[in-house]
Amino acid sequence: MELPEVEVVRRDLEKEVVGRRIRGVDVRPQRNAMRIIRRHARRKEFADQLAGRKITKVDRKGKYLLLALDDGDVLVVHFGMTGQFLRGTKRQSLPAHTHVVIEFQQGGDLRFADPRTFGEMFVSPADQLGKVKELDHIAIDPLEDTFTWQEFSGELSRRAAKLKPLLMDQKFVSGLGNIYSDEVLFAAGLRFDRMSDSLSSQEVRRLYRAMREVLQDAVRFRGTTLGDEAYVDVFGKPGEFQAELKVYGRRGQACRRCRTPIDTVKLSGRTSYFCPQCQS
DNA sequence: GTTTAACCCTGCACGC
DNA sequence: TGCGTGCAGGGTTAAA
Repeated sequence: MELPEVEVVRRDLEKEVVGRRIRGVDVRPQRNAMRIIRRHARRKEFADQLAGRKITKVDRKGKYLLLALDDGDVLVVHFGMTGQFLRGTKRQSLPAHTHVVIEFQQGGDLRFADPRTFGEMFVSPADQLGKVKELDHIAIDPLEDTFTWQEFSGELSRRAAKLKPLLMDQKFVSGLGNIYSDEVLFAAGLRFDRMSDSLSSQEVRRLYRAMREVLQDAVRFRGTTLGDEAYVDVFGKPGEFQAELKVYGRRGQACRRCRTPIDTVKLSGRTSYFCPQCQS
C-alpha cells in the first residue's frame, strides 16, 4: 500500500472514526497478532492505552497513519504490503488474518487484518513520536504545498543515485513504492536508471509534475487494487486506478503511447516496468 | 554515500 | 491432483 491508498483510508477514517470513543480493543490470540503490535510487550499493554480514548483526528506521514487520541497519545499504523482497516459490526464474522479489533462505544468496530504481517500498529505519546526512528526520517510528502520543484531540484542534484530506488527511498520523498515510482517515471519520460544529478531543469520539472499528477489521480481513483495485493478501502471496496496504469504489471503489453512492448528489469530486488521507447 | 542481498510472511501461479 | 519453487513487496539491516 502506497501513498494514494493510505490517503484514501485516511479520508475514510476521518469520516468513520473521528469523534468516536473506543470501548475496548481485542488483540486476537493468534501468534501473528503479536507481530503486528511488535513494539508492545503484551496484548493488554497495547489495549489499555486505547480503551476509553476518543479519536480526535487522522493524519498521514508518508505511508504511516497517525490517529490522534484525546489523551495526547497517538495510534501509529503502517499497512506494509497487505494490511487493511475494515469497518464492521459485532454481527459480522472477522475476516481471515484479523489481528486487532477496535470496538467503539457507539457501536461498530474497526478491524485490522494483514496476511503477511508486514504491517504494524503501536501507541506512542505524541511528544515521543520524534524518537521513533522510522517516523522521524520520513521525508517531505510530495502532495504537500511546501514541496516545491526548486527544493526538489536541489535534493536531486545533491544525490548521485538511480532515480527509481531514490524515489522509493522514504528518506528522500515519502509515499512512493514500486507501483507509483514506475508510473511516475513513465509519466516523466525518464528511465529507472537515470542518475539523479544528471537531469536537466526541464527533466526535473517533468518529474516533479509527474509525481504530483500521478499521485493525485491515484487518490481520485481511490487507489490501485491488483490481484494478490488486494487493497480495499475501509468499506471493503477496491480502488480503480489499476485501469489507469501505464506500465506497472504490463510486461510484454503494448505501451499506451507508442505501442512498444513494456519491458521489465530487476533493480535491487524489485521489478521495474518501463517503456524502452518513451523513457530515456 | 550508494548499492546489494537477505530477512520477515503468506498466498498464488507455475511447471513437473 | 499434488508438490516444490519463485515471486510479490512494505521496510530494516548488514555487508560490499
